[in-house]
Amino acid sequence: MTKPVRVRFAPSPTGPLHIGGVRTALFNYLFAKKHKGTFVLRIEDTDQNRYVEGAESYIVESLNWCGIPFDEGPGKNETHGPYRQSERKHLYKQYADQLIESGHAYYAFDTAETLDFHRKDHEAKGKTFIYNWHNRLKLSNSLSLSQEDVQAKLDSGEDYVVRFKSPQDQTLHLKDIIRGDIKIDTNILDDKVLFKSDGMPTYHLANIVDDHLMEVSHVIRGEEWLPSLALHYQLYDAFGWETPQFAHLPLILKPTGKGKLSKRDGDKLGFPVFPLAWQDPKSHEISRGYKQDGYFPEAMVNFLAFLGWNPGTEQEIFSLEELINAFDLERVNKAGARFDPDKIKWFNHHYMQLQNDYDLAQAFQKSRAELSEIDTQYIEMVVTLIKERASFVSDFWELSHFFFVAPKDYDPKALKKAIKDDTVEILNKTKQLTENVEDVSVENLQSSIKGWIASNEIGFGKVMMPLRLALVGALQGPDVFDIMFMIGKAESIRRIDALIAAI
RNA sequence: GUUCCGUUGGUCAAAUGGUUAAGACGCCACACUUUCUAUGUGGAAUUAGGGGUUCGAUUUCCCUACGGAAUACCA
Repeated sequence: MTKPVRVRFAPSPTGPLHIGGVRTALFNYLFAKKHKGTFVLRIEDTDQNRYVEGAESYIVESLNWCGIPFDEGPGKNETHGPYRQSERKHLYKQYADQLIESGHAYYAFDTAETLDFHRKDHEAKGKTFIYNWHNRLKLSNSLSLSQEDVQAKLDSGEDYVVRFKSPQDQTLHLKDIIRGDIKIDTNILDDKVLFKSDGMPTYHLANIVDDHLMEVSHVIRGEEWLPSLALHYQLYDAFGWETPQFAHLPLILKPTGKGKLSKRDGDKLGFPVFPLAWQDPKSHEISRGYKQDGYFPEAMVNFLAFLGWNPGTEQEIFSLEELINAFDLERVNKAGARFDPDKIKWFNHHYMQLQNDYDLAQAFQKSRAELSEIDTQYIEMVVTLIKERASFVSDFWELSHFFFVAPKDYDPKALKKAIKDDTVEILNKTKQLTENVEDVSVENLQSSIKGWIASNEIGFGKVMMPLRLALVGALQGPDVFDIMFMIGKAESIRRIDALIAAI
């Protein structure tokens, strides 16, 4: 571990970055920062058919919003670039050739139809078709054909792929930081395509070449890559390159049921699975995003960090800085983690309390047309009073509308609970007491009304509940005197009158 | 089907040969208070099943079950 730490996040731009991808990026980022290393972004766009317009900039914007920007990547500190595999296309052919020369790979001419036929045929017999040592000599490739035939095919421009020649009867010892040692029998491995007939490398080749050229020290990626690890190890060996260290992260699972988290789960249970909202360029379908749904990036990062990792202490609230300090790949779990929408909401509630009230007030004001004419300072004071109950800015209106608009009707249950025979009498007295307050402040309103209650030995609830009902329209909200002070004496009296009239 | 990875309360999870098996979310109850979706206190709830090793197993080993991933000229 004397080499500088360099890690990469290597998404393929086939759509918006999903929450699992964000978690992978986050762990890469934390590991890089912890070891004063470099976090590289590489775009794996070797499949031209699946390229989606705008996906790359979406990925960049998402990382930035989360506060985990890359150090090196497209358009940024390009010391090991280019960072799009499509722009590195010219690099890969020579490495494929190198493997053919060294006998680690070979040309294969089988058509997609032929292979498809074999697969279907095997499947029908309950077997699996594997292109490797046990049948490669029966197929069309440079191991089964004569040298002349091969050359003729190549010269005539026939389509070919380059396949890795997987060895027979070997046991591979793989190492994973999270999972420990893994043993693999090479006989079950297939001769994976390294180089496609369209002139592009497959993921496997491009990945190894780029990780080597970009001097990646640690490959931290999702568990779905674990089955490819054997191939990747062999590729490093074949090239004679030093193998980086690997860590395969557990998957993020659906909140209920089985399987990997998917967009559909979010739609069904009402939470986003993408950091930012995304509109599909073709279908124009819009997917909601954490940002637009009112989540704070700190909350999302904190939550995501705890999906598959924990510090082993009781601390759960972590700033990014603290996460960097505490993070350790050795403490990453092996088992997949279920996504819990309630928990991320709880984190958001926590981070809400840490936000600046004026900023929140501005966001609140922008979100409601009713507030456009109201002084932002007033809104800020309201926010201060109600935010402890809120998880999202979108909760604010429900919690605070009575600071801006008089109640139009009264909650029937609350009416039943608060209104007694003597309520009108008490409300009239409360109104009078309010009128009598000269210098309107929370303290003066309070001492006036509470003093009267105390000296007359009336039940608190008998006075306070109707008063609250008059002001709010329901039995909710912050301190009654805070509300009275905020809306003012005149408005308070108007609302008391309105309730008296309604009884 | 095959290969690999995994399995501690409903969920996230700590502990790794010896503890009453932490803590958090959620749930329930109670308290506080003028109300509450807040806060506080408390409660219910876990080692997948079977076998082996051991004085002792959540921890090690084996089997079974279950779950996941991979099995493409996709990444």
